[in-house]
Amino acid sequence: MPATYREIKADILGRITRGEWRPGSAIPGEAELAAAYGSARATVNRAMRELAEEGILERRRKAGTRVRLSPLREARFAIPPVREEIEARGAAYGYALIESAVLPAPDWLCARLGLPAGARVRHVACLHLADGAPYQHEDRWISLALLPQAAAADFSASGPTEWLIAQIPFSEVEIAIAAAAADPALAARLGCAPGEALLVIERATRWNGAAVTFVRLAHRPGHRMTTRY
Amino acid sequence: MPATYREIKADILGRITRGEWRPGSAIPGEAELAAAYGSARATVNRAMRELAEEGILERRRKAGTRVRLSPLREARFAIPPVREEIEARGAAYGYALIESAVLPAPDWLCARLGLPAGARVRHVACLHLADGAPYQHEDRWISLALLPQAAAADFSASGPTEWLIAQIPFSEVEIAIAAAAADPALAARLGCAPGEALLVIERATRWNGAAVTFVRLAHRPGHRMTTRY
DNA sequence: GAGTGGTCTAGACCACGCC
DNA sequence: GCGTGGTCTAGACCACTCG
Repeated sequence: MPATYREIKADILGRITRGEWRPGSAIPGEAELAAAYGSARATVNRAMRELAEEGILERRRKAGTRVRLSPLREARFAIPPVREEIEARGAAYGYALIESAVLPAPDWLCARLGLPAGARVRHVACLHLADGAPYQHEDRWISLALLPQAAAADFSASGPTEWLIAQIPFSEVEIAIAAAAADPALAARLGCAPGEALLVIERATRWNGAAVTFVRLAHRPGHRMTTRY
Repeated sequence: MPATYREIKADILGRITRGEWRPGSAIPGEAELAAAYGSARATVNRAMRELAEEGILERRRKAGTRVRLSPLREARFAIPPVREEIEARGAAYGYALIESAVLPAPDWLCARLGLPAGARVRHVACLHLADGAPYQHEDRWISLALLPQAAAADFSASGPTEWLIAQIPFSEVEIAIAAAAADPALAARLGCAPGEALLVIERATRWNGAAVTFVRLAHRPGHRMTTRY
């Protein structure tokens, strides 16, 4: 009887699925299960810990472990670079720069990122294409206070995202997903009708608490983000 | 020097943030780091394993550990029961049943869930309210093949979600997020203008491979899903 | 106060994959 | 082949929290 932590995980999950251990009820403690599986407590611990991270179990010291009542589970969406996303669909990636300028940050951006009024930013609007058709519109704002070299960066051949990855090693990110109607300018760029519903992802990136960049990614109509669990 | 796995994690992250260990480059092996931190290899292993799960590091046997080039990171969105979501915003939860019927599954539903043509389903349309105002519209379909008791369930006082949680202990879920324009009927229910862009979440739930339920959740205009990492 | 999970250690064996 | 990560063990101490 090998009893790896994966097997123990699967077994626990099986008992829950089969209804042997019902939502809300307590399940045996680590020590007891370790004895039952004939394994070390650390092994059972890893199995149960991962199930708790996945939202299946709920653990509290002294109180023990129970099956979660409402599966407080979370959906995980991979947010790969657009290029990879497009190529993963078997389409050819294309890129087109639309607008590029250095200017004072608009008020809404200052509010969103906590920038001082009048802070200078690099603004870039560009389009990511799949087999030549518009796939995603990128509206990018980069703080020149933190990344002065962004003023001179050349975004005519490739997008700001790839450039940014090379500049900032690691960062804190805040993501929002919403639906928005296409305004006339955006509709023209994406090749859709004005007012069409678009899936929009906004991402604010900070580095050591200071705002680095903000991006608004608008997808072509009908775009879906999917995941399983 | 305690050197817990959290401290080691933070230290490794710090070295990456500070640029000491650059994206794409290899970092020392577990044994070497364990010696440097004065801790056991298992402790360093946990720190590095979690960083790899979070998409910061990339690990391969024999090849060693490197800092990921493009942070292949994923956004995690909590999908709590609507009631909790509304109450977490400090609003009073309200519920209203709109439609309820037992009928043969429409073609699109059969295709989506892999149901046989003409399979009977329970359909429920209802509204979740925050402080009396429409917050989310729920369009729910339940397979009577798997849950015959759904035909008689009473959804006049509380929604199908809570009822379902008690019926299905654990399940596989497929989630999709998209933007859609409000059709006239939906607009009337949500109290918005027809054609407005809505954030829509669709969830198909299976149990041992068989389709149990499908739900389409349409949020009031302006709704955002947010997360950090 | 006492029980349960959270974590660490020291040692070991193994499997995967570069070379 | 052989080095690196992946995992398991047996034992220990600790911290949180429930009763």
